[in-house]
Amino acid sequence: MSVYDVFRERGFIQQMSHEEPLVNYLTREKATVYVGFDATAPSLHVGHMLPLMALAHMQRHGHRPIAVVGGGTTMIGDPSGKEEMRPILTPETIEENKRGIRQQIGRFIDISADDKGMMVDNADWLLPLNYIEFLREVGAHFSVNRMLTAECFKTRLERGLSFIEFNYMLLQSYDFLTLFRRYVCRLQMGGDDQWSNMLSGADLIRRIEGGEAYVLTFPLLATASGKKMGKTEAGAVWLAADRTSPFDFYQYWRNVDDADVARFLALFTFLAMGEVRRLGALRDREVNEAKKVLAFEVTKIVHGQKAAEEARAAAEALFGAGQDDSAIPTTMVARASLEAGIPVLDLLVLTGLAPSKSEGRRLITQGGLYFGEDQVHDAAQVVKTADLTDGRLLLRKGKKQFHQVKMGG
RNA sequence: GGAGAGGUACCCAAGUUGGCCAAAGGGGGCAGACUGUAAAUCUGUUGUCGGACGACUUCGGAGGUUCGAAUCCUCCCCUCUCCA
Repeated sequence: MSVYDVFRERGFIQQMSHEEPLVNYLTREKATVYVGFDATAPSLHVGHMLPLMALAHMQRHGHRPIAVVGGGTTMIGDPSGKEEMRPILTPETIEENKRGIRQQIGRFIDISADDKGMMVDNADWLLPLNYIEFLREVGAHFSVNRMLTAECFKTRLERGLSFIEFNYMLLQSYDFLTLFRRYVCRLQMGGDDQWSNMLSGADLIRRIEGGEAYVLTFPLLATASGKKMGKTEAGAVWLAADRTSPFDFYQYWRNVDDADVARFLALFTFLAMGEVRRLGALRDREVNEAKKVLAFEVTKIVHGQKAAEEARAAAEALFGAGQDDSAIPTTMVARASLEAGIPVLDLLVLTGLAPSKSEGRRLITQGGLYFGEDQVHDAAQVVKTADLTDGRLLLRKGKKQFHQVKMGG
């Protein structure tokens, strides 16, 4: 079975160029494939997992994945699908972001040897570019007329597009060209919103090098309820443990819409399709089993076996019959301040369960805060040592947000 | 460069005969009910600080008029549309 079949079967493909030769490339040759990741934040989030999984599948099938960190392109900012221009990031910020991202990509693909997989930074070739030379070599091949008709600029042409962003497409195309030249990389993959950017790269390779290059896009995932994948109430679901704890990460997947379970199992786990289909067929109360598997498997990929087990144990402890709840997000509070007493409202803000005291007060007024099983009624309550059991206090906000406070030093 | 329109809270969007505006409505969020740690639905809530009828900061920015301004005036910044 080739990666292509795997992609087909698991739902990775939205559209592709040059179907025939591309399928051949993936079935008969050792392919070199790349996906770009912009360094707009210090961590990747759930929305990046689809391309990461795709790269991992590639590698498992003997192809060579290249993860391109967009140290250069991020200096420009991709306008695709955006309503407005993003703030231009400083080089320092980008540098910092790259560090976190590199490490996360490493969890999905093995880059220990160049013929297995690689991670490169397009800053290496984009930053030294000379403007005039670039215009002559690359710019000459781009028709503004055609660019203007590209889907990815559409919303921006209505609302405003600056020249800097308009150039993004050229840079991304140049990336593809460079990777083709350096590593004979013939395939670029990416989200479907990248279609025109990617396609123009393949075109560029053909025009300048006379080489053949292909493009494959992934579906843009929205949850069954139409929300953008990976965005929740609280913001993005990050892959970095210090931004989204493994427990919360696990919970995110544990709580996906019923209608998404089957699809997500196929896309975000490596479980055999037979198992995926079996789990995906579960209905009603039984889908919970499938969700548990989904949550565990995905957490395992991102945070490792141990963290996944802890998160699962914590979830069992809170919602089921389990005991081990050590993985619940925890805040340590000094013994001295507990002995003096801490107002609940301060505690809520401290633990991040409420962004402000006002919201904390509202929460309590509406009966949404619990200490263990006991509803908190008084917003003026002061938490003291006596409220802790075995040196800890379990806070619950609403039905399923937990946070424990432990007494320390 | 010229003409016009516009910048309101997380987002969209009302509000411009000055006070009744912490600012309608919708979305989103949060909580409650119902449930399966799901979805849908219904209810409440949604600037900050204080226990509360209170105080403070907010309507692009800086000044000004006024007892009082999101609402009037001046200058500035930004966006969009048309023209050059």
